[in-house]
Amino acid sequence: MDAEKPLVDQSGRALGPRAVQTRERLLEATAELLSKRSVREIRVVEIARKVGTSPATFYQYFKDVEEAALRLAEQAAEEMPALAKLFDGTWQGKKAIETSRTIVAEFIRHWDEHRAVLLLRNLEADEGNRRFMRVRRNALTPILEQIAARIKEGQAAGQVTRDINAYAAAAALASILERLSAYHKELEHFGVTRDDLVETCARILLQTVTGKA
Amino acid sequence: MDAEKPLVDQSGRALGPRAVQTRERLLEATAELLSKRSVREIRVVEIARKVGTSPATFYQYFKDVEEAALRLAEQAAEEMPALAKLFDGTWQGKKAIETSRTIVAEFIRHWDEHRAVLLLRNLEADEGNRRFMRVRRNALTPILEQIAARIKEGQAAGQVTRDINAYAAAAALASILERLSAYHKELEHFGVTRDDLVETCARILLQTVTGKA
DNA sequence: CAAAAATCTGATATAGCGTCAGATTTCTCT
DNA sequence: AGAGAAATCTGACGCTATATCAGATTTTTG
Repeated sequence: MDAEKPLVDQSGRALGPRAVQTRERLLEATAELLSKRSVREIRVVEIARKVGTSPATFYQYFKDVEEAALRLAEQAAEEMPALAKLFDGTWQGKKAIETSRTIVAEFIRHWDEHRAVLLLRNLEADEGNRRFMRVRRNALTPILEQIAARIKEGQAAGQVTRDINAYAAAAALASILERLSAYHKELEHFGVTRDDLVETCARILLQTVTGKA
Repeated sequence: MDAEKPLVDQSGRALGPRAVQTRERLLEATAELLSKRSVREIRVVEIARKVGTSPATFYQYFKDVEEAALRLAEQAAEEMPALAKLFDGTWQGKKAIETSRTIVAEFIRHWDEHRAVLLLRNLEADEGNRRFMRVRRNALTPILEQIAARIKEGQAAGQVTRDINAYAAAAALASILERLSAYHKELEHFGVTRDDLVETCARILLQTVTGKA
């Protein structure tokens, strides 16, 4: 399924086992720092120190911190196809809300796990950075396709109005999913718990996708 | 209505007219650069050069580029109360969809105008930067309150399910609104026009707020 | 185990940040 | 108008982090 992509250093040479491991540890350290502070505040020296190596080593594998972040975003994206599969569950009758809930909960879990990297990915993508746009598109396309497919089914069955565009609605729903984990702390100001959030989102998803109240 | 807040420089002294003008030009230059490249890539020297002054002058008025961005976010937030007022339009009968459409269109316009600054504001807020969190909360609260109020009306009238939490739903809808302009270019890949987007969002907003299909 | 390949790092030039003392401009008062 | 005061601006500089490269160190190979 996935061909072994050969990792290379900055000069294009393939990496041996030791190098692969060093690179991986640099990525882990970067992820950890990214979840603590903003990219701008991350010093390459610090990443290196965390791994017990020198800045020069970092530059052997990555052009800059941004490139390391890009690789992390690619790793996170690998979880998406599994997540998209959840849409294959039933959308008929009482079980439909459970399908919807599972998807929402899984999506939030994915975000909680990769929060810092995904936020950065989206910022860069929104700012027009092509490489991050590509990663985001690759990550979201399976989800968008699935939502859009369900909406089209709903429209074909006459349950969902044809005034909405399936892809636009899919993007809107994906936006909700993407932004929820980021908001959930602020929402506590309004007395909204995480469960409220999951349930509410699940209802909006279900309603928009199937037309059911 | 709004008391004149006295502007001050880094050492706390009030600004005279010349200084106010210089500060304003520095802010404009910052906004312009922010819309061209990422914060990380903005050099203070460059902002200064654009205004025909020196870096030291910039530091007279702002602690760093982030602070200038914060001030820009505060300026953008001043548009929100007017936007929130749009929710006072009718939500009864056929006109309801027009109210919804107007809100969505205005929100997107606001984002198109302040895109770079708002994206940065959200990234910083998501990363836990208190000052940006405050600005975002101040900006969004009027909108959230309005949406939540409509939903509660819908629930009281028995049109909207009580399984959803009004504030969570409001936040979800605000997320859609906030993220749409950022997406609209990528959505063209899927053949979604801006009008599709406005219409689809307006429908989701209407449906969630009033329970109407 | 010596030579070759792979990997790592000390040293460094380069560049932007942020500060401050003092220069320049504008204002005030007679 | 013009001297002194206040406001505003800037040149110069010390500091920190980036990013590179030649060469040192470690691992692999035959």
